[in-house]
Amino acid sequence: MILQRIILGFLAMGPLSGYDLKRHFDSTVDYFWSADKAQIYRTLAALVSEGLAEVRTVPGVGGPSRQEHRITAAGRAALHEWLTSDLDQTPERNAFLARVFFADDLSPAEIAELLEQRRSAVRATLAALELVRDSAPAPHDRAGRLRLATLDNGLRHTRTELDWLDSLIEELP
Amino acid sequence: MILQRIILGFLAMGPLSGYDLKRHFDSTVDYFWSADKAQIYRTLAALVSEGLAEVRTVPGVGGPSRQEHRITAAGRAALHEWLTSDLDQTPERNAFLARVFFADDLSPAEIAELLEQRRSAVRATLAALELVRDSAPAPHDRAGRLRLATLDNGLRHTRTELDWLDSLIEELP
DNA sequence: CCCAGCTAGTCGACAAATCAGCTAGGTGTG
DNA sequence: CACACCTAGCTGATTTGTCGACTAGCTGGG
Repeated sequence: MILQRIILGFLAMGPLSGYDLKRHFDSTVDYFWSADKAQIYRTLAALVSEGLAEVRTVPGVGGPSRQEHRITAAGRAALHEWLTSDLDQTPERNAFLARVFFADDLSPAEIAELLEQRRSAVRATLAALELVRDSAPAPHDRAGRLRLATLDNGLRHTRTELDWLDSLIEELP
Repeated sequence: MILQRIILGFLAMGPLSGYDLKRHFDSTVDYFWSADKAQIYRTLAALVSEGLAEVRTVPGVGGPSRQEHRITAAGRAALHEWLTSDLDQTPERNAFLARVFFADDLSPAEIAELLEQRRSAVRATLAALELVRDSAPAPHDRAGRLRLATLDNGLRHTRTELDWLDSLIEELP
């Protein structure tokens, strides 16, 4: 599954604990992938049992000890194989569009409310992404440029969503 | 869950069988929600057991008989309640962006290949959506305008994705 | 008449994701 | 020193979603 590969991707940058991974997901890639911590720990266990990662207990410096996970050669091979395989088709899932699709059940005021709710949520997302972009250092290597590109993707789609909302709100009588 | 509400939305337009629903998902809302047929049938059973829909066996005209599902008053109320409730936050899941994020593991040629694969997939999506838009009749009521708006949303995001890909492919050395 | 193909529905097994709760070490504050 | 809070990890239960196979009725073509 894809979560396994994403975790391998993070481990390829350096050894990490489950806790570290959870923070990575919540802070850096949340706009394109999120993960529950229970699942992160189980996926790490699966990676180890498949020989794609290794664990090492590291005594905690000022805190509990950590289970540090390190990618193995087999893990790197699996990561590379995923990166070069045919694109996984992830099903689109957009609950908001589903609401709009069936929104004729609502009064004009209720529709307006629905769209406004969405607009403020999207504006918040936009502000958050802009903050990430502005506080990120200028990329100095290809890896950094690629990561910045994914952020740019998020920004562009967020702006597209906002534009669409604006024109829909204006168009609707 | 959301699938239940979406199915209620379809049932609100008229009675449907599980088979009908599967075709609706595959043809009209696939670009923002997809569903496995096994799950559609199970969700229909759940709707009936919760009193949100009713079944009726209709002898098939030229074919096997159908289990026609009809929304109940309670079902309409549940649908309306969902449409006016706080926005469900669906986790973003974009496996392609995940690949780009970790793509530094790849050679320039492999990255180019990854982006090209995506570009042709996105172009195909764009063509498919444009076909849907061009073959759809002009909306004559608000319900039609809302459904057309969701299609427009898909088109805009698809174009945004294409633009982003174009600029990334150009930018990368 | 056989078979392919469409309509229609069901089941079991499994994988993935989510939710809630639990243990436990360490730090800093009132 | 009690308490809140952060780090760190784990488990059970449940829900959702996916895959594959299977039954069955009817139609049209070769």
